[in-house]
Amino acid sequence: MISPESRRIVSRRTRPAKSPLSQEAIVSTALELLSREGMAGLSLRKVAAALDTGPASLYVYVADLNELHVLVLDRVLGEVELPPEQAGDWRNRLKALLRSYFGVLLARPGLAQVALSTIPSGPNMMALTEALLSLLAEGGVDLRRAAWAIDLLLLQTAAVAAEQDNRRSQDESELARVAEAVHSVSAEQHPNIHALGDELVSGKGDRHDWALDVLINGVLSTPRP
Amino acid sequence: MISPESRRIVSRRTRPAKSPLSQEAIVSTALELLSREGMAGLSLRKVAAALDTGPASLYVYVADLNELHVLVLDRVLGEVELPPEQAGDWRNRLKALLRSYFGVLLARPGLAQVALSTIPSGPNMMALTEALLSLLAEGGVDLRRAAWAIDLLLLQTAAVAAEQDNRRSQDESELARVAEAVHSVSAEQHPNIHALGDELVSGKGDRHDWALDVLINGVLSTPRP
DNA sequence: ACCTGAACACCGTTCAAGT
DNA sequence: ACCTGAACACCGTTCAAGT
Repeated sequence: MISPESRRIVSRRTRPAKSPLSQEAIVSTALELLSREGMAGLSLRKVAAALDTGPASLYVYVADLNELHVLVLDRVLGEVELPPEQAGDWRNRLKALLRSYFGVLLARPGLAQVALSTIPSGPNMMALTEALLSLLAEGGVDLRRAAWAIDLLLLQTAAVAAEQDNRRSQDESELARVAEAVHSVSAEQHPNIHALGDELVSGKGDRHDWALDVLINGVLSTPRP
Repeated sequence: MISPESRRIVSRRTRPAKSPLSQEAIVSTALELLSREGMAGLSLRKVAAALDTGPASLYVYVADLNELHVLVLDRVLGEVELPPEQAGDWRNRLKALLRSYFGVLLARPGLAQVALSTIPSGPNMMALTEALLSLLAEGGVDLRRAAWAIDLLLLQTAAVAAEQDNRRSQDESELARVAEAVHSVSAEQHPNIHALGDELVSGKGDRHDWALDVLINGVLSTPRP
């Protein structure tokens, strides 16, 4: 009988560079590809190729592409920084937490889209959820309202991240098309759009902070029906 | 020289069922496929097949898949109902307008995702934008703040629609996985999640109205920095 | 100018066959 | 139990050749 140790040594000698397949290795490789190539790199075939195997081999560890998305997302959510209690009042800590979530989603191209199209349930998402709930509770929001509020806050943050990521990856001609459409409306047809002009298309970068204040103020002043 | 009329008659006789290719015909066909098959039906190859031609033929009228998305989205936005002035105060009309937008996005599976990943600039989007701006102006929101607010309102509405569409198209096992994750946390680890339980995963359907009030209240009480 | 067939470079997923 | 090659049923896009 061959012990596990000797088996490992033999396999190391014959194929020194190839680590054994595992869900963890698959997720790590997928994350590397996502960081380098964006959403386009996050394919089962590319992950398999990077691990020097065929795509069929991955199905032992991962049910389908959607499960890979869920796993990659939760892995990355481990990078979200939960603010310490000394970091200010609950509102500032809440905003810091959501800004960290925002930054993590924007750090990899395409990740925000993944966050919008999957329903994560991993341990890191649970930790983030719990932290948000307890910050809102500290702010005097009752728990049932907080449950609805964190959905709103997480969804809005992911959506803004996805929008900015789109803008980043789209060529300039797309943005020029929008700007042209806005400028070509007449004052009679659409007076408000005409009056705003560039204000409607430019400077989308620094609105997230304002958006967070809008949401927090709104949550504080709007009880559940 | 052959007049357009005689040319049309000849072409009718030889190929009675096949309408001539045009951007309009392509968008209509794409919309039919989207309604029937969802996002999976919205492919250039399927549109071409439905029009009885090869995929290469479409590139005369449409630059790429993204442009088709933009065109389909703006076509559908024509169905959004702009509320008449008699329909109540500005707040109720604003909510009615966004609910109409919400309903249009949800009427076709996958359309909300399209709305989140494209930057529309067609005439129907302009009309919707103008209507939102003028309703907010009526509510006393200054125009510069309104410009930021409508981004927030449109993005949130599309994101909630996309989330509900996801939920609808995903199999129940996905939702069961989330519910299981929530129920399996201990009271010591995550007391707030534990206390909420099902409240966190169920009844996501009727929150959009509350979300709209949160956003409107937030916008009213949060000036631009 | 418009249309087409064929090709290129990809996808996710399944399945029978191997170890 | 795990891995694999090969196949199936798709994609978007390009290009040379036709009309």
